[in-house]
Amino acid sequence: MDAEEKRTHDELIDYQTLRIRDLLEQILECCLMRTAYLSSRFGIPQAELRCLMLFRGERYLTVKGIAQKLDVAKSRVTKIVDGLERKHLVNRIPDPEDARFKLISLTREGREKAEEIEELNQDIHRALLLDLGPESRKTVMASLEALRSSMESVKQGLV
Amino acid sequence: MDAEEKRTHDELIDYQTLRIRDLLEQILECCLMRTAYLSSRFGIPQAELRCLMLFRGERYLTVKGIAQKLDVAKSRVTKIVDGLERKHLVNRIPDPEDARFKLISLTREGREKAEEIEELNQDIHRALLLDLGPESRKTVMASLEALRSSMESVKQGLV
DNA sequence: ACCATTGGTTCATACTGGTAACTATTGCCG
DNA sequence: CGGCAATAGTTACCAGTATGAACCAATGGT
Repeated sequence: MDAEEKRTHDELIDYQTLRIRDLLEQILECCLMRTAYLSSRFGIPQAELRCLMLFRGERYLTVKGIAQKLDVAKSRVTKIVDGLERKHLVNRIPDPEDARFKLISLTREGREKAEEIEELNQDIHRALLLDLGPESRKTVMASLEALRSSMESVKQGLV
Repeated sequence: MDAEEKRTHDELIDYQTLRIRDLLEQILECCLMRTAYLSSRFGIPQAELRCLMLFRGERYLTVKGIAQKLDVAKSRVTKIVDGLERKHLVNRIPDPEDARFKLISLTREGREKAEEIEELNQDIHRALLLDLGPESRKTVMASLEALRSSMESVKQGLV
């Protein structure tokens, strides 16, 4: 590659860099809109929604476990669970085997709500998939997979 | 398509729905990490960073204009600009032609900081692009474009 | 029996964002 | 020209997201 080629190559990279930045920004925006939509649609704050979703297939969770899964401080979880408890979506009971733990579980109401939210979220993603059309689906998924993996590796490089 | 084919087709869609949901979640996570990283790296809150970036190619901005571009309430902008002013990154001067307006502009320090941030952000996206590799780049960009457009159209359907 | 560990809560602090009420200035209309 | 509606920005208050430090209660080992 001679000097001339290298220059146009660099320009292409610069152009693509701006382009991918803008695309990601807009996609990010859409994702945030979706979570905000679910939140306002169900009248439940986003953090509480995320917490609710953790109970899929789990009967009991602890504050510590939730904190790890949501990647937030324990104290934050206390407040999130407070909110969910006020709305009668979860219960807190002491662990019969070790009174330090509190077992947090969904109430019947909570299970129903979680189900409902999950369903709507699925519907949205299904709509997205269908809108993409049968030909694009596979390439888009493969691209997202590649993107995800590259993002992770760039992330490692930042630390 | 007979009943049997339809069933497996639906199963495929369900599987892909879950998969795209997870992929988007992880990509979202990475994007949020990046903004948090820039914020902590420069010791400037995310909202203030976003505001700073609006000055590219603009000498003066108004509270109203910033509010529109950031899509937040005017009162929020007042606070964001307060923060930037405290850090001596922007100036507020009254518009000489209409005293209702205040003209907000970058200080020299602000211009330098904005430049620096912009550069790091570019670097990150360039690294991402390079990590994708020359063959993937074009398909990934095209996929993101398709995804963005489908997301917008799904969004319209939600309102 | 004591003490370090562990799980959870409380409190202070900071950032993001919204609404409503308020001030100040402008411009128009009677 | 005086008054009033519109406009720009600020202030005050509220809710949500998140952290870290200090703290309490229970456990478990020495």
